[in-house]
Amino acid sequence: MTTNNQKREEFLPKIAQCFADHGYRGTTTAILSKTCDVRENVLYRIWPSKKEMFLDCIEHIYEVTMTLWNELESDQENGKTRAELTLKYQAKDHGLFRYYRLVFAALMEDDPEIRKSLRNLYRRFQSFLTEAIGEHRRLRGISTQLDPQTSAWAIMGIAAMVDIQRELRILPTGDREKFLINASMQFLEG
Amino acid sequence: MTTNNQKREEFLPKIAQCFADHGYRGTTTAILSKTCDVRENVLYRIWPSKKEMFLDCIEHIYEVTMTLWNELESDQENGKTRAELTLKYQAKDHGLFRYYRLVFAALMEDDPEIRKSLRNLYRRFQSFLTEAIGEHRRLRGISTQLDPQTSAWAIMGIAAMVDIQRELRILPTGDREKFLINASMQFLEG
DNA sequence: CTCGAATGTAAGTATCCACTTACGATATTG
DNA sequence: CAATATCGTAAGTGGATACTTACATTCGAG
Repeated sequence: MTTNNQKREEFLPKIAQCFADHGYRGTTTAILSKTCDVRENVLYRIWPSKKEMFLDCIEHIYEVTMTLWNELESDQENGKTRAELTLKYQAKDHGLFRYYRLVFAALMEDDPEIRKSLRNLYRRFQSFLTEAIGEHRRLRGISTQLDPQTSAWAIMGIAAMVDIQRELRILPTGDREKFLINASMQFLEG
Repeated sequence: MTTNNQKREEFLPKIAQCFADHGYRGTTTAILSKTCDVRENVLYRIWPSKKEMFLDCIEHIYEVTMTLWNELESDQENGKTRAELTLKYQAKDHGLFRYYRLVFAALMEDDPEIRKSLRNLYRRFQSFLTEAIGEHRRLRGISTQLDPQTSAWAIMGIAAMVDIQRELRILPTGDREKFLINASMQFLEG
């Protein structure tokens, strides 16, 4: 049993990458097993179905993202707020994982469990951002009529737009970064 | 030949609806033919492949959207600008067609032609919005350091966020409408 | 009316895909 | 060592799915 958990941890990032690369339907169990370098039935001994693998991946990207964002916090350089650091980090076009593609893929599936999982993901990201925005304004002594919740949703929308731009290669990388920062600042500062 | 064009016009909205409902992969030729109430090979006499149907659909939603937005303009009520009317219209949760789902579906396909088509779609929407924002500011005598291009992208991002919220039933309908208007105003007025 | 093209209907095909079964090898436990 | 559970490999299976073929019917031009 414990070895199953080991394997799960080993395979999950690879599987998430597959889903991000090929979408939900486009990711075949053949691709998954090849990527994990095992036979398909080995995967099916860990997860009961492809859908369950996918659900686990959604949780996985939440954890990875949170880990990254929290590491940023300890990097506290010259008095930047957590909100600023997170934004700056997101603006950087590392785009290693393209996990947002996994989100887009999830959006297109009608399944209620996938829906629920994705809704949770969004809500948690939004909570985090709301918190960070509130903190930022408190530290900076900013007062505005724009509530942090609204600002958080707006910034998430802008970030989604940047993901789409990157996906479609619509603007040069540098311009996208500037856009994310400039547009988000409008909401951070109020 | 001309009858093929008639059929094309007749089928296209139905096919677009299917793609919006089930995504690209999820839309089977069986579903399409049933929806159009013909046999599959009839569709294949009009389009050479499912992909080509999809590409036509992307163009279709552009035309439909533009038609709607342009009709709004002639409705000029009490001195509202085109930008305001369009925003107000988009905020209304008619969501009849859910055409944005077609966009999400397209985003997940790796195909270069689909990519290109989608990129064009976004660019044209953005041009339209940029124009409308410029006009709005001119009419209202607003001057701001936020250029209309950036503002247009940001508003599109906010609109995408609203689509996602609606898709995931994250906020009550009214709150989403208010969010779209409030957040967008931040960019319209600068 | 006649001939050829377009149309409608039905059946098929090759391929793919999620998931399963069979089975021998290996590790674990008592 | 013996009994048992876990493991890896290989081969399948039933059902979809995009696209095709065959063929009878209708229609329009000359």
